[in-house]
Amino acid sequence: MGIQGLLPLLKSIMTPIHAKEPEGCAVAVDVDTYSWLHKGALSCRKELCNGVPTTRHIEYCMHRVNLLRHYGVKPVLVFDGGLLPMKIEQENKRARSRKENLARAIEHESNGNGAAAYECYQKAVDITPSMAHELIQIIFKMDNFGQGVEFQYSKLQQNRELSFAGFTKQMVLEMCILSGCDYLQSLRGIGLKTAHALIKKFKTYDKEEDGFTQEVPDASELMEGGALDEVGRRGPSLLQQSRLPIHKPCVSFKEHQPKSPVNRVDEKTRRECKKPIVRSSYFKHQFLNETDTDKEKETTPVGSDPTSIGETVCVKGMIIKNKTYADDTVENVGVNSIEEKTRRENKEVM
DNA sequence: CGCCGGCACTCAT
DNA sequence: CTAGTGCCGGCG
Repeated sequence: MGIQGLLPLLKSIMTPIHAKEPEGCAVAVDVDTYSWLHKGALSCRKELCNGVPTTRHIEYCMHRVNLLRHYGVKPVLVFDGGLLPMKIEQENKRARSRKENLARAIEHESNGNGAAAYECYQKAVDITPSMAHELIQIIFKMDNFGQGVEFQYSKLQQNRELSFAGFTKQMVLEMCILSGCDYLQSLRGIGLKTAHALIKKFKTYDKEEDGFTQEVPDASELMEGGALDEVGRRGPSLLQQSRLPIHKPCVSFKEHQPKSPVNRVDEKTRRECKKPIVRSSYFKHQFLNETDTDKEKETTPVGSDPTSIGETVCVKGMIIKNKTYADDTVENVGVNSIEEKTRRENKEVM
């Protein structure tokens, strides 16, 4: 989940980029793996729903991973989706919906309506952690195409759609949060534009509070729920930072924030983050974010990661996964410093 | 008119 | 039912 409407407002600083472009810098790309799995699952939805063995969706993801690796880009696959108390209800609804759609699909099929059944199958597909696991086993492939979009936090000041002059990362983060995020109820009538204006004026969320006393509270609750994450973007530099030394385990990025409120504690949030990284022999050069990666990140912050804990995976050739708990992770790796900070900040915000 | 929010569509094959 | 985009209606 991202921040709705954010990308269009950053359009002026988003630039096309190809995986092979980075002229020379180590690259690391964050990808929302579940999103890939979902897309890949479209090609084998029926099989997945009926328990028929298939690896098409896994191959789809590997294809992309290998493509990036081919160009020397290290994809960091993030498996978001840990259990979050606040998300449980949502998850239950989805589970119910999937079940209903599966039943519907079967019925359509028995009635000879293959097309309708196919549609329902799509809605019944459940991307499970085990699939993520499968992806990690690997499999190999290779390919082409690697067009994406690059976002550099450093360009934020040059953004034309919306001025970020005087904005700190924290402010950007708070702006996103104010505008609403997934799994949380949004503040009525507050979209990105309004949130931007408010942050610009008050500099921080709290002061906003003043203005919107009532609303704010809600927001805070939301946040606590957990969800937000960092917005840290990574500029090139950042990227480099992280990267994982090759064999080392990676860091996870998303660790989750310390415990904030109650939720986190119990949560078992384990989200799995994994990042397979590819380390190809080649990567060398700068980072680039692929596709909206960055954006996603930004966006992501809010919605998903919050909880994350990271399990990290690294890869040598490909992967391994380990899970680590956030705290450790974070500390272990220096990598995410930025991100961490942001997260922390988030917490604070909350 | 600007902004917000809901809805439909795409996705892969 | 993931995230993103585009369109449309409502509201101030």
